[in-house]
Amino acid sequence: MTVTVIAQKHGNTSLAIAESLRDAILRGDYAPGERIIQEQLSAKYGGSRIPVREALRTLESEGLVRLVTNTGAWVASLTASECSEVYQTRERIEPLLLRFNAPEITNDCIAELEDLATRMESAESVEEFLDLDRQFHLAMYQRVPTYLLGELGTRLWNITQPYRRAYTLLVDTTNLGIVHSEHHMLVAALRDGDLDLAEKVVAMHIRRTRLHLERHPEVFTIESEHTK
Amino acid sequence: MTVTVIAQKHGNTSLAIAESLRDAILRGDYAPGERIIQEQLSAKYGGSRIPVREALRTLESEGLVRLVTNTGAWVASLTASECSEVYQTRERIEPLLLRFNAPEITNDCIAELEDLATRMESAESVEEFLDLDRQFHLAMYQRVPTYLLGELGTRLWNITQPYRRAYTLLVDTTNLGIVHSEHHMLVAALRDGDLDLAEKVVAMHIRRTRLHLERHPEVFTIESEHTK
DNA sequence: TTATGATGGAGTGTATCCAATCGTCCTGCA
DNA sequence: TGCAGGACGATTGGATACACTCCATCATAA
Repeated sequence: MTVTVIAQKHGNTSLAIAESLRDAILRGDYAPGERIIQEQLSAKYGGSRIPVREALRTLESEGLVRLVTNTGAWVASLTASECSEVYQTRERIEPLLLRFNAPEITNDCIAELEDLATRMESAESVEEFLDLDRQFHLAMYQRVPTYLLGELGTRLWNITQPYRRAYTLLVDTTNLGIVHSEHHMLVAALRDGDLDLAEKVVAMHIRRTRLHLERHPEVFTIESEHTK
Repeated sequence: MTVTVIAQKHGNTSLAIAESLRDAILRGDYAPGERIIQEQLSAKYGGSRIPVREALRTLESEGLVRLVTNTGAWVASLTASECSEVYQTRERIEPLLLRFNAPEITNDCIAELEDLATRMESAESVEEFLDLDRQFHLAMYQRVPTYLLGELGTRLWNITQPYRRAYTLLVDTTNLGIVHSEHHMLVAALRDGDLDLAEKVVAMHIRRTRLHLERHPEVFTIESEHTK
């Protein structure tokens, strides 16, 4: 294992570890249900276990890690119904988030969204597709700094990332016709300045994805064997 | 200061501290913007700073505490517009939470809600009113264990607690006529099994409260002088 | 007076060490 | 063979000690 010294200044270590570990989980370096051992992480980052423990607390309350007292930490995993709940929550939250950001979604931004939607259509790998999809969302939702709504949207998005990946692998990136249509519909609604329609398209997009996921329970069996 | 030893078993300290501190903040023992000093807490609970720090991390991601690296921790405080954002989020979340819980809102539960709504009308102090109001919400929203929706609802509720208190003090508990009507309307909708209506009443209730709060910016000046 | 820089203390961040806990594995017994 | 109980090891939880950062204060000079 390579040692990746992360802390530059006194006082940033737990933050840096949290960020790095979050990225690793989102990248899929850790499978849902996989055990996390504090000492391994502290060795990896060249520090002590203290900042690791704080980072784990942070990620726990983001829903990416599950902590059990005196026992250990695991990468969070969702059942099908838990995932459905997260999607239903997103269905209510993201339209509002879009509404907050709407005033700052300029023509430049809309052009960028259009570009991303188009590039997604010709994505050559699942990872590329997922990356563009994430960029598309961020480009819409991070225009305006919010107190908690933006972060909440990101958290909900992150929690479901492994299953989004599994689902995309399942259906193949070239077979996402409706998804691409929805993206373009959304861009069109924004261009028309029809915010009500844009909200509805977002909700519809999330809702349809949820219903698809619910028809593929096999996506939720990707857990590691150490789930406990 | 009285020392309150909290930890019974090895491994529960940070959890217990988080709970105790959360309650204290919600009770109003700490004002928004008030500085929290790790050493004082660890002395109060008779432990070291380590579990205190983990508790603070937990409360930070619940939005009750703000941490600044190398500098310190403060009880979170909201501006008027941040509070408005939280209420707008609640307006979208709570109807969904109600929908999840609806199947378990039995006749017994409805009777309890009715009772709480009635007792609220004759509450003799702000604290009694706030307590009954909280019970009313919990009785509706904690019928069914959810993965994150219930906790999310509680978090949003908690974040706005100091301002709910300030507002209630402002208008006087006997002058909350519309609030009481809304509570009874909600109970009636639940009794009729009209879930769509119940959702709308909840949203309306939250929306109206938000608009009222927005007309009373003086509620948001209760911060401590050490806000920084 | 005001801006600038040095200094000290208060308080936070991290490493190290030890204690407590849990799960596993092994043994013994039915 | 199957199960109960105990010992061990791996790992987590917490206390102490020290390093570092920030900020308020004060002195100095323009």
